[in-house]
Amino acid sequence: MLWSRLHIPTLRDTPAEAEVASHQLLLRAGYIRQLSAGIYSYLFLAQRSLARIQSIVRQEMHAIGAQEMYLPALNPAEVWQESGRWDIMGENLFRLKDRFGRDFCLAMTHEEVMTTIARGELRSYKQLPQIWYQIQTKFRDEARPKSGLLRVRQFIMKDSYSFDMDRAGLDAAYQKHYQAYCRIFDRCGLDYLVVEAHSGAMGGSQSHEFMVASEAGEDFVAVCQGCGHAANLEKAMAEAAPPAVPDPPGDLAPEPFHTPGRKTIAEIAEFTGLPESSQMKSLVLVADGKPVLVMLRGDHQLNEAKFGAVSGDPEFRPARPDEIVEWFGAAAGSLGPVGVTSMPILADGALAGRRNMIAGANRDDYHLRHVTLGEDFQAELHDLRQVAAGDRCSGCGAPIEIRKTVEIGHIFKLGYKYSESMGLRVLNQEGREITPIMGSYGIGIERILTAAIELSHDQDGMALPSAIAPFDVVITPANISDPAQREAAERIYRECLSEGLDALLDDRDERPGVKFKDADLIGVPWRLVIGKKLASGMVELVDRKTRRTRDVAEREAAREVRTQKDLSPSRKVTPGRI
RNA sequence: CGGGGCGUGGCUCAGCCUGGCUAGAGCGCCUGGUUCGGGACCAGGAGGUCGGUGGUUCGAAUCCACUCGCCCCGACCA
Repeated sequence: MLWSRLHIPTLRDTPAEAEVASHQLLLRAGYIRQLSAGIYSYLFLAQRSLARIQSIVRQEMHAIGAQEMYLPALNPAEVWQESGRWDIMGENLFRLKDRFGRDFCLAMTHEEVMTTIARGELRSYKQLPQIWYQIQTKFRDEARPKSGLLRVRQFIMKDSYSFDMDRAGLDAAYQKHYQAYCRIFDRCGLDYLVVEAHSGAMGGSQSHEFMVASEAGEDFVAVCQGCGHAANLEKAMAEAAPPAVPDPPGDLAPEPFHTPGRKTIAEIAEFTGLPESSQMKSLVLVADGKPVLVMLRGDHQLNEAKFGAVSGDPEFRPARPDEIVEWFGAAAGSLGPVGVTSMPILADGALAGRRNMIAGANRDDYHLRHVTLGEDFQAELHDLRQVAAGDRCSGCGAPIEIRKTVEIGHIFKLGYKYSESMGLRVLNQEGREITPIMGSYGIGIERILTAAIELSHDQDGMALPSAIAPFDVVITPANISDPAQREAAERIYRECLSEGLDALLDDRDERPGVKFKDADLIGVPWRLVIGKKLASGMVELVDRKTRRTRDVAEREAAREVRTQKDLSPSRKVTPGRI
């Protein structure tokens, strides 16, 4: 295509509203324009790049036998009421009414509609298994859209759904998706992690997320630096690092001491000269309407997802100050487990085996020293704490690292939630009705582009992986008004096209600097510069990412780009199992 | 929803506190010319009524009230 005829509105200045790199560059490079908070128009370059991503996704989905469909984004309330999610989704679901006052919503995912199709069509075990998918626009009324395309209210998702007769079938469908996702992200040139994910309120049995490390991300992942095992922080388990100071030995009795005005763990640490890891942290939570005392090591944080699972109430809340005083006779800041009988006590595993620690005395401005779990109070032991950097991998013992990441894909064993609630039944071989088991699997299309930019950019712009760049190569005659350069550029351009490359000829009457800056900005992986060396039959091939430049013969130029493209990414060998 | 910031030509911003003549700059855009290997130079030109509404005042981009929108932090996030 000829650049002079295209609308590629690059900007010299970074728009003030953009903070993260991918957002700034998508705007500057003329990929996107904002329409409203979390709502973006995708201009020519973005559309090309997203189309390439979708094409890769389609190829790999077809490779596992998935069938593409296209479902309505506009859904009647009924199907969401049947699954129970009309109420559960709350404010995040865009809702509207039709002219007769009937309730509708804009779908944020499609378990309901897919299950509706399945229950209308599937009758026999002979029709299973099925994998159905679509690439379609989703709507979510995010409380706070942010960071350009990273968190938006309207976005494109590849979502697939599997229907199987039994768990073994679901396992196979899940496995297929796992491998297909690895191939997709490999082909897109991304460096990513596959992490164990929290099953959430969906009650599924297994879930993995595909994550790209980035400071712009919002999810935290615990990664073992030894064996590479990774899990979302919501789910991660590890051995706590040992306490900074060993416990006092012996069978000592709890002993109150005065701690005037010291309420926080940090204040007590400073006051006693003992580290936070020598203290117990007491949290009072209300789950299912009943109070629970949770004990953690002083330097540890509660993992809310874990407590939600243990308590059976993911909607638990912290106790109010007045409740705490009523139940403990002291305010938060002086609470402890000794003598508490009015509520269950849950203790995190990191307290097991510890002796003679410091805890609140349930009397304002007093703490106890020499408190030992199992002797001075009894508690139910659970894994309740958030894994922290420096913990040890429970598999191999190596240190754990915490990384900030962007989620690009998520696979999920749903189980029977939708097939059960929406009445999907088929006859098995014995002629008995059974409920098929389902899985659901998502990929955020724009997030692949965004993550790629976050991973690979510099001061001058994006350096996109060739598989997802809007063009493979840009041909830049340094001076378009030089007939020799112009003709050579056009010749090379045609040769690139016949090599099957997506080529862009920068035929604009601009100074070379302008063209170089624009080419760098929009992230085309290779650039062929036709300049003065043309006299000796040479042109320059520039690699956008490495900035490496070398001279190639004019006649070889197109073929050389083709060779480079064939050599590039499809990066690593993917892990073969889960 | 709580906290903070910001709305002035396409982009980046100045002016506002201490109201006052035709609202400024750089970039971009248009015309002509000179240029042509990392966002050129000269000359000429187009383009904004200062987010909106109401008020105070002889007079409002500037002060006051309300309101809309955008960004950031937090809450939230199958």
